[in-house]
Amino acid sequence: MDIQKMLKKYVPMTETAFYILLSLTEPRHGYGIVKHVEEITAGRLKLGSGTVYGTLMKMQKDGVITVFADEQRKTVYEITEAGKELMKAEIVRIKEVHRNAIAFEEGFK
Amino acid sequence: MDIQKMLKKYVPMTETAFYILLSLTEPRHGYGIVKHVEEITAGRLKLGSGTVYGTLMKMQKDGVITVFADEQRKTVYEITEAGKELMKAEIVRIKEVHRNAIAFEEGFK
DNA sequence: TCGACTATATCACGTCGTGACATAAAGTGA
DNA sequence: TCACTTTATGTCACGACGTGATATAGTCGA
Repeated sequence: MDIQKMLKKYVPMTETAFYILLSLTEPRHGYGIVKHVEEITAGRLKLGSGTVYGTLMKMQKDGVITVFADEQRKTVYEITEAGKELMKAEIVRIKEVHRNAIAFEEGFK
Repeated sequence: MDIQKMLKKYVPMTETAFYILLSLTEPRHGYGIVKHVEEITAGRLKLGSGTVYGTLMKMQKDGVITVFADEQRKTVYEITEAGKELMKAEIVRIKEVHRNAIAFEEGFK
């Protein structure tokens, strides 16, 4: 899968996919991602098991992440170079959304 | 529909829903929203007709937006007070995502 | 030993955005 | 006037997604 198709498929990214990839700046396993996301969103975002393992399998298939270590009860993943490209593009988009949110914020008061 | 259920249903908001509501700080009709979103995203986001009219109908049913004027070839909508509450909550969430994006940005270089 | 936590996986369900298709009025230039 | 483009709304099937229930099982402290 080339980078162009990947960008089209993954950007805009869902909030879930974004936080999963954000967590994989360091190698982590599924359950560790759930806890990490809960932490950096101050308990707001609690990922369902179906969401995490389903997303991880899809991302691995697409080459966005790769298996870092396969222990007996843990499968540890890390982000690939292609995954990093995706995140760079997604962060550009998030900045645009944020800019527009700030620009129009007054209209909702 | 009370505000708690509305928040649960609409936050996190999809990018599409966000930009549609953002456009309705001023009264606009469906096609006008499509053009406005294209404009403020520098051509990046081109909403499909199914997306716009489908979303507008759903939002009207839920009391997020209301009909401002019903001309012969245009149905003009505007955001309700409930819709504004939704957007305030969504903007808080966007700020959190943006904060985390900035915090982890170095990990993708 | 018993419950809580860790850890992974599957499945049905409802929701969402997309793009094709359809329809039609209004504007534009030849 | 004729053809083309733009404006404008609507429906539908499709694929993708997140959720939460269900299942299974190892670990750890009380």
